[in-house]
This record gives sequence, structure tokens and C-alpha cells, in this order.
Amino acid sequence: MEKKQKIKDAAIRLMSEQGYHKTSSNEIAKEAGVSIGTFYSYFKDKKELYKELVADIYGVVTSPIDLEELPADIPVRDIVHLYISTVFRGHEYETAFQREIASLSEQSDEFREIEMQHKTNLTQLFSNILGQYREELRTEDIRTASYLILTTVEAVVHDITFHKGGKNKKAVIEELTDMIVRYLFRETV
Amino acid sequence: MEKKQKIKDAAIRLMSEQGYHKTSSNEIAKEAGVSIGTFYSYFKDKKELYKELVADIYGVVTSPIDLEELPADIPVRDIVHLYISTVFRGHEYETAFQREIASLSEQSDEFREIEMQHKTNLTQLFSNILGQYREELRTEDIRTASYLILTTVEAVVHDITFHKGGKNKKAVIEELTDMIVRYLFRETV
Amino acid sequence: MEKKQKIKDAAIRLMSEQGYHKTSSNEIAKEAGVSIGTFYSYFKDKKELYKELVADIYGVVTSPIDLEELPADIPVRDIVHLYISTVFRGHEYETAFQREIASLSEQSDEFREIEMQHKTNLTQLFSNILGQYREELRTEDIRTASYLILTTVEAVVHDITFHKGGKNKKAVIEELTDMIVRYLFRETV
Amino acid sequence: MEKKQKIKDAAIRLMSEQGYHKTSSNEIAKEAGVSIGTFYSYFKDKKELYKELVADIYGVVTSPIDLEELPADIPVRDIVHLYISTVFRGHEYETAFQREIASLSEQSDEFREIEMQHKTNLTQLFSNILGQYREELRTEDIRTASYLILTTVEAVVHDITFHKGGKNKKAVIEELTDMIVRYLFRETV
DNA sequence: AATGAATGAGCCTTCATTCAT
DNA sequence: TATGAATGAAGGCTCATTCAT
Repeated sequence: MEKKQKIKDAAIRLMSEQGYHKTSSNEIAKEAGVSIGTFYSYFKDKKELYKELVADIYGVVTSPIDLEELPADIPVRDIVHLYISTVFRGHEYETAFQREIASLSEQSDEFREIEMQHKTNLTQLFSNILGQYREELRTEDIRTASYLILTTVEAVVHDITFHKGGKNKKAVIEELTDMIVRYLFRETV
Repeated sequence: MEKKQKIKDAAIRLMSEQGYHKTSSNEIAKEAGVSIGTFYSYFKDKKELYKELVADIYGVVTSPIDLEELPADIPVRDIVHLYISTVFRGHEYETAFQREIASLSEQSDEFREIEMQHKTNLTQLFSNILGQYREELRTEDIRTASYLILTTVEAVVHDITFHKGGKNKKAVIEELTDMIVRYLFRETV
Repeated sequence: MEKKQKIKDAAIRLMSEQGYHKTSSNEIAKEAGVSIGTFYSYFKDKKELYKELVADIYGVVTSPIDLEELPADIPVRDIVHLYISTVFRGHEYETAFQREIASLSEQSDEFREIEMQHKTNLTQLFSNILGQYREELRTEDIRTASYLILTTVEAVVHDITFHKGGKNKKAVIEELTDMIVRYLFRETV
Repeated sequence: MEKKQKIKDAAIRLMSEQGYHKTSSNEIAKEAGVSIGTFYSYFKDKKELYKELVADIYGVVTSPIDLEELPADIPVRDIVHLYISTVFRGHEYETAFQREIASLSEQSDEFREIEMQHKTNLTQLFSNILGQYREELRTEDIRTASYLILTTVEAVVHDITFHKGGKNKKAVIEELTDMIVRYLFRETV
């Protein structure tokens, strides 16, 4: 249904600008050029619409690295670098809306759920990548390491993307890469 | 004025439980045992009250480490460990309300401001600490390193505190300490 | 058209459960397995459907006693008893829906009309029965007597059927029969 | 609070005319010359308002006969007559609204409750009256007799008051009195 | 004859805020 | 200073009804 998509588009637009709480169902419907009745025929309520939106975003943003496509002999530092860049790219899609997601997920477990699932998926994915380098890793607890790096990268990228406070983005990425590589591997260049 | 404090207490209590948006001014006044008129004589509006609340919290939570009180020959790993613990302790104070802060600060720059200032302060503070160890540091960009570590620690502590998802808290802290120490210093014990 | 009947059946089912006001046209159509468009092609609106439903019910429920079939020498008390039982039986058909009718007929004269007609018919019928016993009756105003008895029996049966409040049904029927018989006839057995 | 009373008055006026379902909270507030906010500060919702209205009405209408005030040697027929007249008078107060009560009480047990209580009270009251004449009564089951008469009188009065269908009110009352007196007492004049 | 997506008036309710006392 | 009754804009949501297909 294209109407449904129109509603979703309008919702992302408005919520990105004003936030979830300040965007009313009626406003979304109007922005979408659709009646409020139509709105409620496609979505049980505003919450449900929001959840779909989040799920959609994560559908697009997930799987930061496709392992299969990596050259076999790629240096580890490049992988880490690549990973960070991918997270950055993910944050560039619907930036403002993703910021709203971050905010709301803090506010109710109901909203949190989808994000949690997403993060679990990503942790798993990254664990797999690290598993490839098991020999060279300093730590044996790959899951914890994955979680740590994921949280770290997400936080830094999030902060730089949303709260840009005069930091040198390039410099931060380099340092972040250093930190992760040194943490993970014995011999660092 | 003690009435003002009563209102603040009530607000923290209610917002911690229900969140900012679901807590109404009238409810706060009632919980505080004060008339709604009194509420508005002390605070321009709900937003203003909230801002004061946040400022109060950060007043209490700031200054994670008092450098002066550290023994001169303390190992670097212990300092990092200490720092992380302090951040944890900070999160234990009005936990639920701080979570609300984290959420709202994402939502409007107006709310964000106070937090930004707070973070800048902390970065400065941590830079000073690192300055003491300049010789032994791998990086020369102390400000970026400070920022990086700050962001990382905050994020991990926040996530563990609020989104406990079956992670091993102890293990995470150890790994986190490792990561930071290895990142900062050449020869690690 | 069988579709029309399906709609009627669904309507009775739903209105019996939820009442007229809480049952929406869309819901009826869905329950009937028919589109809302079809619904409106058979019935001008919900009201019209309801009226047909009531008319149907009264068509089934009317004519409590078929005079022709009574034995000539049946005792009057038996006739009264028979009448009461018949009214009871009438109430057992689509019980919940009839309760709804009783309720709605109170609410608008438009709804009331059909029921009024029904009652007039019944009064006439009962007058005829009483006419057979004119000699033995205490009253000469047969119409008023008929109306009185009809109203009384309906009310008692209705109350017992719908508002059962710990009353002894059997006892009430016996007393009711007594009351009517004594009222009507001089010498009672 | 006079505002509360204004709201109640407006509600009775409007619900009498249009019925409960077709009368909206906003309309009541407007009719009462009061803001919708005020409406909701006095009543949790429309239902609650309605319940208060019913309770008020029954408060006024209850206790059809004050036993104490009857002359000791009053003939039984006069008592019955008096009772019927009192019920009539009760029905004359807020007639249309009482009709609405009758309708709604049929529709949900929640609404029914208050009316049930009312009826139980009345039955008890009438039992007491009958108890005074125990010697002369034909029946020993005074409660059932009370219930029967109450239901009968209510139904007839209700029907005559609300559904006046060209009946001779005076004649009906006389016949009704006859019926009850003959039912209750052995020797009737 | 049948469909069902679409409509939008209108209902119920909340809550930040004011102001006369 | 303090009170709290009063306000009314605004939001979420339902449902009878229409109409293009």
C-alpha cells in the first residue's frame, strides 16, 4: 500500500524534526495527505507506527560488514577501521530519527526491545568476525570483547554524529581504531 | 525555601518512576503537598524545573576523582580502575532519573546543554590527570584520548547499569580497564 | 438473499453480547463474512437493520396462545397458567437480544413503534380469550383488564428472566396466577 | 459546589431529551456554562456523572409511603390506592430521565446495580406494610407478594407514564387496585 | 451485486497554565 | 506567599458512511 508508506515517510520526517512526543497522529496524517481514519486503519496507534519505523531502519542499517566479501589477507587494523566506518555510515541514514530512537528506547522497555534485539544481532555478527582471528587475540572472552567494542564504537559514533562539539572527527576515529586494535591484538604496528 | 525543595524531591521521585512526559505539573504539586499555584511561583514551567533538577544532579555527580588525594606511586591500571568505579558510583545516585536525563538530552538541544557542559568539564578534568603521565603515554593528543575514554566509559557504564542484558559486569569492567590501559600506555603489567 | 440473512444473524449475535451501541456496522459485516459495502446495500443504516431484527423476533414470538386448540372445558386457572408459560417461552427465544429490545425501545419512539404494535396485537388477542368467559368475569371492561394482565405478566416474566435476583421462580408464577385468576373470576377453585 | 450542580442539571436536561448515548460530555459542559476541564474535575467520566444522577433521583423518589403517618384504621383498599398514587407521583419527577434510567439499567449490569438496590429497598418497605395486615392476608409468603405487587405497579405506572397509548388512566388505576386488593385479602368489598 | 479503502466529524480525556481570592 | 478552581487547546481514537472499482 503506498498510503502506508506515505504515512511512514511523513512520520519519519516529523518525528525527526520534532520528536515522537511532539508529533501527533493527526499531524502525521495531514502531512501524509491522508485522513486520520486511514492512519488508524494501517496502524493500531502511534506506538505501533513508531515500532515499524524502527524495525525498518534497523533492517536497512544492520549487518555493518559482509564477511564474505572481505579479502582473505586484509590487515586487522583495516577491518576495525572498516567496521567503524560502516557504523558511521549507518548513522548517516535518517540521522535525526535514529537520535529519536536512542532517546525513546531509554524511556520505555517496550521501545527498547527492538533495539536490544538489534544490538544482540550485531554482537553476534561481530563475534563471528573476531572468531576468525582467534589465534591472534589477547582475550579469550570473545563475546565480552565484542560487546565492549560494539558499545564503544556505537557511543563514539553516536556522540560525534549527534553532539558534535568541535571535535576532530578524523582524529577521533584514528584514536578509536588504535584503542580497539591494541586491545584486541598482541603485536600492533 | 523548603517548599521548593519539596517540589524538586517530588519531581525526581515521579519522573524517575514515570518519566518526564508522563509526569504532570499538577501531579508533582500534589505529591509535594503543595498547591499548583505554588509550583508555578517557584518554576516558570515544567521544563525549568527539570533543568534545575539536572543541574543539581550534575553538581553532586561531577568530579569523579580528586587528584590531590591519590598516592603518588599508584599504578596506572589502578587509576583507570578507580575512574571507572567512580563513574559507576555516579550512576548509582538517582539512577532512574539519570536515565531520564540521558533520554531527554537526546530530544532537545535545550535539555542537552547542561549535559554538554558537564561533559566538557569532565574531559578537562581527565585531561589533567592524563597530563601527569605524559611521558608514558603512547598518544600525544591528550584531549582526544580523554574524550574517547570518557565517552567509552560512560557508555559502557550506562549500558550495564540501565540495560543489563545478562552481561557479566565484573568481566566487562576488567576488559574495559584492559582496553584503556593498553591504549594509553606502552608497557602494561 | 442469504447474505442478508447472514448479516442479520451476525447482528443478533453481536448485539446480544455487546448491545446495540457497542456493535459497529463494520464489525457486523466482518462477523457476517461480508463487506461493509454489502451491508449498506441491504440496509440503509444500522437503525434499519435493527428494526428488521425486532420485527423478525416479534413475528416469531407473537400469538402466545392458539385459542382454537384449547379443550372446551379447560379450567380458567389453567388458561392463565398456560398464558404465563407461553410468555415465558417467548422470552427464551433470543433472550439477550430481547433484553436489548426492551432497553432500546425505551430510548426512542422510533424503536418503540414496532413493540407498541406488537403489544396492541397481544392485547386484542387476549381480549378475545377473555371474551369467551364474559359471564364469569368480575369486570366488564375487558380491554382494560387485558391490558393490565398483559403488562403485569410481561413485567414479571421479564424481570425474572433478566434480573434474576434470588427469587423463587415457581413461587412467583403461582402467586401471579393466583392474582390474575382472583382478579378475573368471582369464585376461584 | 454550585458548578457541580449546574453540570448535573444540564446533564439531566440533555439526557432526558436525547438520551445518555447521544449526550456528550462536551455538550453537557457547554450547556452547564462550564469548561470541559471543570466537568472532568468533578466527575471521573460520563458514567460516573450518570450514576450520581441516578442515585440522586432515587434519593428523592424512594420511600413511597411513610407508614408512621397513616391513620390506624385506614381501609386496605385505600392503602393500596395510596401506594399506587405514590408510585405515580415518583414517576412524575424527572419523568424523561427516569425513562432513560430504565433503559440503561437494561443495558449494563454496572448501571443496573443502583436500580436493583433501590428495588430491594422498596420491596422491604412494602413487606413491612403488608406485615401489619398479616392476619387478613391470603398468602403467607409476604416477600413474594411484595415483589409481585411492586413489579406489577411499577410496570403499569411506567407503561402509562411513558407509553401512553390512549388508555384510560383512571380506569387502569381502579382495576389495578382491584386486582391487588383481591389478591391480597380474603374479603373484598 | 459486491468490495473495502478511505473519510472526517466528533467523542472522550488530559494537562499546562492562569488568576481571583 | 499560597491556594486551587477553572480553563480550553489539543491529542488519541472510533465508526457510520461513501464511492471508485
